[in-house]
Amino acid sequence: MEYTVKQVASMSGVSERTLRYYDKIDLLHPAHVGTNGYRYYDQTSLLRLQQILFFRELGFRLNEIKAILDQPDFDVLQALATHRAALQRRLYHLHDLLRTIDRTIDYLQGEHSMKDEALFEGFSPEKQAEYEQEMRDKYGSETVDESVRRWNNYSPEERDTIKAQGEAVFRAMRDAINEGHTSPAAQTQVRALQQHIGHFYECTLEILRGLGEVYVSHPDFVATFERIHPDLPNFLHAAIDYYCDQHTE
Amino acid sequence: MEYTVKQVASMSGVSERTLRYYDKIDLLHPAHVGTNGYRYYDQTSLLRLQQILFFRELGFRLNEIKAILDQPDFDVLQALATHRAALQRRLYHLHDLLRTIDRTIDYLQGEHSMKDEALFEGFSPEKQAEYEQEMRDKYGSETVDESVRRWNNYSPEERDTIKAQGEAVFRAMRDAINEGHTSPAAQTQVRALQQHIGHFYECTLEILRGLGEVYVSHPDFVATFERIHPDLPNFLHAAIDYYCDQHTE
DNA sequence: CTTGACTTTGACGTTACGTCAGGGCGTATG
DNA sequence: CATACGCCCTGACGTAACGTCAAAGTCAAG
Repeated sequence: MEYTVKQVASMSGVSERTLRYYDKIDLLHPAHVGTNGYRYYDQTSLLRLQQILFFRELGFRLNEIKAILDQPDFDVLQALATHRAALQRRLYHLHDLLRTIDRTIDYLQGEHSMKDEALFEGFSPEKQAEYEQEMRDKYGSETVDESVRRWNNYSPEERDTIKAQGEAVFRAMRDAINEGHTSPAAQTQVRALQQHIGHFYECTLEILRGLGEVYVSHPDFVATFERIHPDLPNFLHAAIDYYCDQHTE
Repeated sequence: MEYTVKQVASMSGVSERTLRYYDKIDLLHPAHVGTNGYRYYDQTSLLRLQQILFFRELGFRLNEIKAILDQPDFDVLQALATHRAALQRRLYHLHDLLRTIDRTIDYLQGEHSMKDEALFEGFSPEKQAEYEQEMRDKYGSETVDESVRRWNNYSPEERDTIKAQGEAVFRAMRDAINEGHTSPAAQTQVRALQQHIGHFYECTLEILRGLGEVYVSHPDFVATFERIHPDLPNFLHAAIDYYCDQHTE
């Protein structure tokens, strides 16, 4: 099946001008061009267009997108998985914005005070990373020592039990993933996680929240959890955040 | 408390250049300017900046934002509520994108076929409106006649019962709103809604889905449901969509 | 064979900034 | 007191990703 510019435009939602522009900058060529000069697109070009739109949605520039798509070892399936994770992150990011709205409304109605900085929570992505860095500095190194100390205090049998418990938690988490991060199943597992961590160091809500941040920012954690399930890092982050919110207010 | 450009920039995530630009185009003036020419922002200007960022996030152009914010009867609280609803819509929109990714992955792995058009579900907002229009044309006028005919066939007592049933459904929906649109409570109510509508005309899944679209696009419905709860239109849409997905595959 | 919808290629305009250059302000330090 | 250093200012030009015409060729239907 072949499509003209107009058809592709109406199908994908981009303008005809955009398609011609993408052709000109060598980002997306039609499958072939007729002797009359008309552009004809096939399914392969449509899939490429879909990729372009995903990257664009995620804020990439067109030349970056071109560079990525033109890599000889570019893997569509892997790219889609990455898009999925990124969009998932944006989803939680949207939740932050919604919370910021609610808190601003409450604040304007005089129900509580609010730091000026909190007016912008959920907007900037760079600030996000900054915040995560802070968290790691704050709760990372201090607690590592403590955790090693505690771990060494357990007997080998206890250690096995604890390890099994930890694995059970993350398996249960994975199973709860499509019930939503606010689901009772997920929340129960967050509590279990907090108890589990208690074996290593005192896990306050504040620390727990910090851990949630680390789980999506620290590559090691991300890699580990993604092997269990591609969305697990984001899911854990969201579930923990929600849990902490519930138990704070 | 007063802030300089740099402070506001780091706080809000926008660049210093952007702040100066917003000043120049009269979108956001600092609270006052020192004799040295320095810009100083206070909380009022921060709140205005927050508004600007919300509108910008939603795709408004700066001159449009200026026009809106400069309306003498502009109501911050109402605006925040509107932002909330719009962001909620975007949230469901993101879910569409995630679904499109999953379906594309499955398709590429040869697990099922896929219409070319389905590659782009969730991308364009204009197409969304187009689709909704189509839906209304398709299921709107045809079924209106039918519905009137059926309604007239009921006795006054029956009509009261049916009306009460309808109200009960939407009240229950409102109560289920924070349990998520996939929650059993919400899904039960979608089924109840389908049965309720059955009093007027045969409510197939296809029609039900069409109704879900109408609930967020037709101003009358939106207004009615928003009076019950500001998020109800979007919530209904999402819950119905999810319900139909579950019962289709 | 004409009409009207569709296509093409330029060329210029626009939005929302980024990125310098060139120069003042402010305060901590030698 | 000078000077260094970071922050502030104002132009001015550059850029990305198109939008918006204009002028002209193409194609299917009536």
